[in-house]
Amino acid sequence: MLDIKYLRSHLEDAATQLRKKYYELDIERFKALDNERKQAGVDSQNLLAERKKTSNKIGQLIKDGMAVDEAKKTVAESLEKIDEQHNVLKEQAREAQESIDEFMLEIPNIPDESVPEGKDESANREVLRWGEPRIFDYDVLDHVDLGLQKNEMDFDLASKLTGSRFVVMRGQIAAMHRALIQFMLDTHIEEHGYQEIYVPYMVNRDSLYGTGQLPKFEEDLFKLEGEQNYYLIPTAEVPVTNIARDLIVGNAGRGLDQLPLKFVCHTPCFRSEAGSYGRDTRGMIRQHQFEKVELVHMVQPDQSEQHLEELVGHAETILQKLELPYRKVVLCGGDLGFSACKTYDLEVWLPGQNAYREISSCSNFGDYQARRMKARYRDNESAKPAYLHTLNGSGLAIGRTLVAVMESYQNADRSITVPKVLQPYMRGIERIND
RNA sequence: GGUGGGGUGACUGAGUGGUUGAAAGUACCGGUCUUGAAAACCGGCGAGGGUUUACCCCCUCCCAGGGUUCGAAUCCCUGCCCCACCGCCA
Repeated sequence: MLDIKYLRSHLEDAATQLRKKYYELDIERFKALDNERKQAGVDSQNLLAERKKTSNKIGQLIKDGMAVDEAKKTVAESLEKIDEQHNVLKEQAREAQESIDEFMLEIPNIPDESVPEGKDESANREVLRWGEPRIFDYDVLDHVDLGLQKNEMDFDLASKLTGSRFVVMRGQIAAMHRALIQFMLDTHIEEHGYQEIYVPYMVNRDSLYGTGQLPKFEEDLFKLEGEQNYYLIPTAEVPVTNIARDLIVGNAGRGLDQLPLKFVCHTPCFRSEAGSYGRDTRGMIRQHQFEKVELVHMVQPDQSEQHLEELVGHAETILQKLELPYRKVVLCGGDLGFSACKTYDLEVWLPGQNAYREISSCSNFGDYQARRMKARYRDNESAKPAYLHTLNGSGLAIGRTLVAVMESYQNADRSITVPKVLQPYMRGIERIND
């Protein structure tokens, strides 16, 4: 959520900046809603103040020795009148507040100055290319055909068990999939200083409002039946970031003593993929369920820019250790997510598609999520609570990493070499699909 | 599922109808002392919103939502969550 005070004083400016995201801020509507809220609020408050004074008078009179009934009588009439008016105004104020709250929740975050202009992914700016896509002197298979060699990757079976966009993996493919998770976790914990954390895979609505999935993107989520209104998490970002919801970080007893906080968390992710019919229907690229190792930072506002660079660097380390060629792009305004102010995507080279495909998305959210979820820290200078900044990124998406490894490390005999760094996680096996 | 006990400020924890946004301690901030630090002592210190250049002032908030009352952190109802014990399941 944006700062309403900022919006009031920089309306035009905000509207201009939001246009970069192809969001048209309704200035007139905002002004109208804000005025309404202000007027109704002030009126209702003034009446309340009057009421309080009147009511306290009774207490004073009783203390001074007047009989209770008599004291009541002295103000009964005026109280009744006040109540009558107040009931109306209170309702007005409540409605006005609600309207502007709803309005505010649907305004996306303002993009960072460094975000390039542009409507869609074609305008994303490449900032780095790492590694050389391997040249093959034979026909490459994509991961689906490679997985088929020993029936260790089975989409038809998954479709029988559940439906489309799921996979069943067995044997060495499943082992490599699991090895990737362990490898990434260990790297981030041991080399990048992350705290490992395990969280629920279902969350309530408050959490989804906090990180910005709700109210606008409900259709992307799997909702559970039942009284609780629980949803399957679309990413670990939701439970992990919401750890700080309604908190002033710095309290003792929850292990959240000081910033920055850096969490690494492996979870499955569940996405309905509504609106992606026909896209990536083949293979493991776009599934309803996939594993991800997620990195989450919570930092002081003045450090978030630097932390974004650090975070994306941690994700890159994984690709480099796996020796997978990738490129790094800055998303343009139009491609930027709802809550983000700046995002780097890492795109890994997939020989089976002859293209770079997204494998990690690392974003700085500024105080946008923090304001929505009231996640604060105590500022040393002012000793006042202030909104912290949140960041997160995939480090990495497991399914897509498996795809990249299989395709890039394939051999002419259809076997797949196990990357050096993964071998310790696979009992030293050097080759699968043999 | 059953029974009982709870949810108060960053934390611990008092407070059962009257000007209490809330004792005390801890933490934090400022100061005295000190070569420096610690300790000790003194002072300050909840959050959000409105108005204001600012100060002042006003409103809201003691889990949430209703209710009783002139007046509620305090009484009543409902819900959520936590703790303990029992049962059941894993």
